[in-house]
Amino acid sequence: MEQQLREHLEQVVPLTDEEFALALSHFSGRRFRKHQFLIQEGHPVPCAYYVVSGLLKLVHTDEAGKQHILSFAMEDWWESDFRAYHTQTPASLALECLEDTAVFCLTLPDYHRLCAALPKLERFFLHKATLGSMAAQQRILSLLTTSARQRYEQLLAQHPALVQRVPKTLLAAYLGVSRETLSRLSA
Amino acid sequence: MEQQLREHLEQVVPLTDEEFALALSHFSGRRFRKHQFLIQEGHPVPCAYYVVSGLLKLVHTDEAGKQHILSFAMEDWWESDFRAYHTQTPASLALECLEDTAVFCLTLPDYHRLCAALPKLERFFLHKATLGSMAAQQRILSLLTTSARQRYEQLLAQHPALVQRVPKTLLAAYLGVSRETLSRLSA
DNA sequence: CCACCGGTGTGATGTAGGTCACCGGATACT
DNA sequence: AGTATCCGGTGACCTACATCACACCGGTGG
Repeated sequence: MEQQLREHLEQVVPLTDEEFALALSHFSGRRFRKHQFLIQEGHPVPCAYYVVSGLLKLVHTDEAGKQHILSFAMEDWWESDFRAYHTQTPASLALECLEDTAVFCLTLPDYHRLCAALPKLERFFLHKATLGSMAAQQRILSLLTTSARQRYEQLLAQHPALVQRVPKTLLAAYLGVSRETLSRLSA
Repeated sequence: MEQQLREHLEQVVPLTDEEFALALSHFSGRRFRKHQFLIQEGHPVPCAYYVVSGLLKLVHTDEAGKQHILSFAMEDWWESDFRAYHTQTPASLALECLEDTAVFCLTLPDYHRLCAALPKLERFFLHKATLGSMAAQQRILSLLTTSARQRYEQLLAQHPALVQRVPKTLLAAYLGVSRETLSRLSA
């Protein structure tokens, strides 16, 4: 699992053995089981998480109790309630396991220490943040321009595996439609 | 206008006079007038822009010819079609002046050179990218959870000045509703 | 074996918002 | 002045999707 993290980092910045050891020393590995929460709404957000294996949902629950899924975090994803993480305020989102999951945790102080100790990783995080913000913009555009059916078809095309792994109810909460409408789209 | 850029950078990372001079040498200042395009769909995207003054829209036009506004770029904003910029592919978005506008331009090679020459600025861009991606996530959430009316009221609360500066038609294209519905919301 | 529950389909009905068509006031161009 | 173009309001109608209600199936645990 260390190896996987190393390859992930090295897809962006090459690292010597010593550099990787230094980086690794800032992370801690943890395992969670289905239905466990890494982040709960209203609680502090200690870490950002790199997902080694498993699947999680990043979700907001509105006043009416309805769930809205911001993203599914799969293998090789970074996930957290980044607003709450960076500002050290209570979470407005929950991060919950949909499957048994292994992650590397990075606390905020460790994140800052790591960037200071190894500026290369600052480049890595800059790269990830840039990609993340481009993806988010794409999703905004897709919410602005396309119908529920089109978004579902896009999702099928881009993440066919996900559609298998996840109950339709959750896909609906991700796409921004009701369970029932999603069900009727297959026709 | 140099002073404004300097203050903007220094809100995140302090700079010596020499450092700022070095940074500044990578930018070029330009002025555009209302209705001019900094980026056109289908064209290459030479630069990222820091807006000194004025107002622009970042917009996508769909097959039906309808405009969807991803963001309004105001004073102190960074804007571009970042996907096209970073991947050096043709733009899928247009960036057009809504008012006479002054910007600093940063080409992609200059961006890389600047980060290499002055790692502090890497930290600056990381900071901006992080904020940008948090804001985008917030907007996704707002599109998933709230009605047109609520989004309009949020916009009124958060950017009252913008609502004055911009025709309602464009606000509608930003909020993801038709001009007509937005017009009826005031009631 | 049965009760329960998570996941899914489907009908009936309600509604937010889209679309089309038209109008009237304000600039702006010549 | 006169005309076009932008901007915004409003009525009539339509459609995509939400909501509510119910029914079915396949576990899983007492």
